[in-house]
Amino acid sequence: MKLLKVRFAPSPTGPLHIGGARSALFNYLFAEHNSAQLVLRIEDTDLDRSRREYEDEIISSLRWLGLTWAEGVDAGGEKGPYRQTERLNIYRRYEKQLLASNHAYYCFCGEDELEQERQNLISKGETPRYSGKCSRLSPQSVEEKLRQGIKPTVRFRVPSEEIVEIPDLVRGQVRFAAKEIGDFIIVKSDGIPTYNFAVVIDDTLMGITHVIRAEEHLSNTPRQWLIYDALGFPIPEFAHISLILGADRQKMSKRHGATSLIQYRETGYLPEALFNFLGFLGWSPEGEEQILSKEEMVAAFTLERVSKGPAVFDVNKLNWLNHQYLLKKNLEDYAVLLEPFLKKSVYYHSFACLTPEQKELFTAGMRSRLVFLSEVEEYLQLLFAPLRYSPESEEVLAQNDALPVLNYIKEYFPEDTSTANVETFLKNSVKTLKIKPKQLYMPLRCALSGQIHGMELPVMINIWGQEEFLSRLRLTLKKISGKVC
RNA sequence: GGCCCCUUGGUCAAGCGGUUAAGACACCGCCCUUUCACGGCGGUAACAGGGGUUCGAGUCCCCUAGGGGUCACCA
Repeated sequence: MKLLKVRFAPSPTGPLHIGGARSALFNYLFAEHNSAQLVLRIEDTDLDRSRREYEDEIISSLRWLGLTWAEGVDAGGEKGPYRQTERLNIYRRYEKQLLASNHAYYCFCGEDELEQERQNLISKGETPRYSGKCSRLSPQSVEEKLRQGIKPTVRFRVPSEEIVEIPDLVRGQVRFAAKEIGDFIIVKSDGIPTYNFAVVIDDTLMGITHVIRAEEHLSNTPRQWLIYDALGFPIPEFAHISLILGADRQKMSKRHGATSLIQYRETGYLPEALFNFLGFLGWSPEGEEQILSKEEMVAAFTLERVSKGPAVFDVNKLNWLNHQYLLKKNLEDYAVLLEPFLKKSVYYHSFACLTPEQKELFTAGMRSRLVFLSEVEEYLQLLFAPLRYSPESEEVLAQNDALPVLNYIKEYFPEDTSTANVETFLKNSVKTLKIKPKQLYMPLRCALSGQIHGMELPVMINIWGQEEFLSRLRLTLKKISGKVC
């Protein structure tokens, strides 16, 4: 069996995007499923925007997501270097080859000039495309301009008659007429290759057999195809996966809120939940199961089941998945996961003063309710911030039966605030007062926390302790009896 | 604007010529319950439109509409 090889090739011009993460994920799933090799290559030919720190950030995001690769910029390998700016001499060789075979030519047009032409064509309602002016330069004038010190770009001479037919593993045959494409730049005037050129050389030299990437690259593929041809390179398989859209059905971008993986990590989503979620965006396994482990997804993944249509990113579903994964954690693991979010909290100091038992009670209480970990802040606030009443809780407290109940509790509240004891006391109070449980718990919850939702009351009371408990209760009592009078 | 891709409920999606058109999220109702959450039960909701092909079309073909991508010395 032929060894398959795929790659993920991000540009270090920003943090890893949801879309990029999904592309990487599909490459990973494909690689693992087919016992193929995954290569991580860094496409940093945009000198202005590429930053080394983004590269590090992208790599750590990919690792966090749970992806692994055995070859690439940080992993080494025989086909390196894996950073395009370190491969410049390689590209130069092929640049010369294309120039010599007349598949490419020097272009001396200035950027302003080109922009001008483009605008002209657009205003005339025509397709903006390079005129091919410099393709007709005589060898003498080329010599002359070079001698003058004008830095040229190198353009690929697009054969006008050709029809490029690309077999795409997810889309089927896709046809492009070469005449729609203008002669495009393959080497910039600073000598750095452009994406379309570098990608062909790298994929070939690195032995990539399957190019799995986002659909936005589909229209670039004929350009690359022509370069493969001109260089006599074997052409890999292509699979263009559809885009991830925001709620407005536009391509995901910054204005859609959180789009980088780091943001999701910081919000307290689990990597396995995100992995699961992203995997199901544009792909689905056989069967009805929605929650699949990495291994299960690897086993089930095939390009045939990748959908053609774009997918809208639905944070509701991510939330549900995250919650499901959080629910599966045991208490110790959960505590470890929660720790950094507690430390980040402005109430961390108060939390740190709790006894180990109280901390555990709190953590256990959080486990079933948090959809994502950073939500813990709300609960800390409930416990440690000064008491404030939500409108809903004001309503509850304004009811006539709230006052006698709260007075009773204040009167008979036990000194021992262990949860078991508080629980018994509250249950007995319900019996003694001959009221429904809700008629006691609700006003009490509101009186203490100012909210109609929250953790189990005995747990909160235990954490507060008798003193804080009474002070909160008195505050509310004062507030509502004042109103009554 | 040219070219290319796409189109099943609000969202993710199953379906690959014959189904009462799955399932999940969200939403609504009921149950459980001190609240929320969890869990259980149930409900609302879809083949973009029009032509063909066929005994039969969500499934195949064409057209229209809508959405998206791309046309850079960005990738």
